[in-house]
Amino acid sequence: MSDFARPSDKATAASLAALSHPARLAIMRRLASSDACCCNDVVRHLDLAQSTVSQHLKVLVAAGLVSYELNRPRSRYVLNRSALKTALSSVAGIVNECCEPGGCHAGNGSSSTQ
Amino acid sequence: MSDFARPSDKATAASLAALSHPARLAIMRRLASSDACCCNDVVRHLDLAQSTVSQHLKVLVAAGLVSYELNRPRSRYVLNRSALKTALSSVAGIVNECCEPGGCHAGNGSSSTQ
DNA sequence: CCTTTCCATCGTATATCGGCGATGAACGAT
DNA sequence: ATCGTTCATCGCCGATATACGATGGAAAGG
Repeated sequence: MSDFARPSDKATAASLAALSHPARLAIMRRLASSDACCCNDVVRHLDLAQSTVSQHLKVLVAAGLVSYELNRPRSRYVLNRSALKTALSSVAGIVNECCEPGGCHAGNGSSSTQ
Repeated sequence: MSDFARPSDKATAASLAALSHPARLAIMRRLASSDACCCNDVVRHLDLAQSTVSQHLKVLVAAGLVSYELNRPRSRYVLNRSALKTALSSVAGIVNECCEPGGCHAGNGSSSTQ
C-alpha cells in the first residue's frame, strides 16, 4: 500500500488548496498586475470585507505563493511567481512522470484488472 | 468592486479544489500510469478504505478531471489529460495575462498604492 | 441456493473552511 | 490627545470536507 503516494504530494496539495478559491485567484490576478499591493488595494476591487481579504492573503502567504512584508502603515504583498510555477509543474509532473527518464514508470503498464 | 474577479475563476478554483488533496494527487498519478483503473486497483495501492477511495474518485469525476464508466463488475476510471491541462493553464494565464505571449516579465501595471 | 468480489451510497463523527463584525495595534495628521 | 486610516487577529456560525464502517446491488462461481 501507499506505494504511489509521495510525501511531496502533501506540499503540492497545500499549494493547490491555497489556489482553490475564486477570491484567491482574483487576488493572484491583482497581484500579478502590479509590483506590489497592500491589503486595502485588494479590498477596493473585491466585494469582500477587509477581514476576509486579510484572511485570504494570509492563506496565500502561508502557502508561499505570496510574499509579505509589513510596511507600516501599509502591508506589502508581492506575487511569488516561481512558487506558483513550482506548484503547477509538480502537478503536470505527476501526470507525465511515467514517460520521463528515471521517473516512476512503476513497472506499470497496468496491472489493472481492466 | 469585483472588477477583477472573473466567472471563470469559479470553474478554475473547482478544478484546483479537486486536486488539492494528497490522496487525489496519488490517484491521478496512478491513473496516469495506466490506460484505465478500477476502484480496487487504487485501493490496493493506497492506505485508505474502499469507500474513501470511491469518494475521492467521485470528486475527481465531478470536476471533470477523470472520466468514468461503470463496467460491471468493475468500474473504469480514465484520466482526462486535457481537462487537467486546461485547469493548469488557466492558473498560469491569470498570472501571465498582464503580458503578451512570450511569458511574463513582471511588466506590471502600477496602480498600486505602494 | 449461497458465497465471493467489486463497488457506490448512506450515515455519522470530526475537522477545517469561509465570511463577517468587532477589536486593538500602529502610525500620520490635526 | 484625538481622529482617521490601515491592517491583523479573534470569536462566532453555518457550510463543507474527510474518513470510516455498514449496507445493499450486481455479476460470477460454487
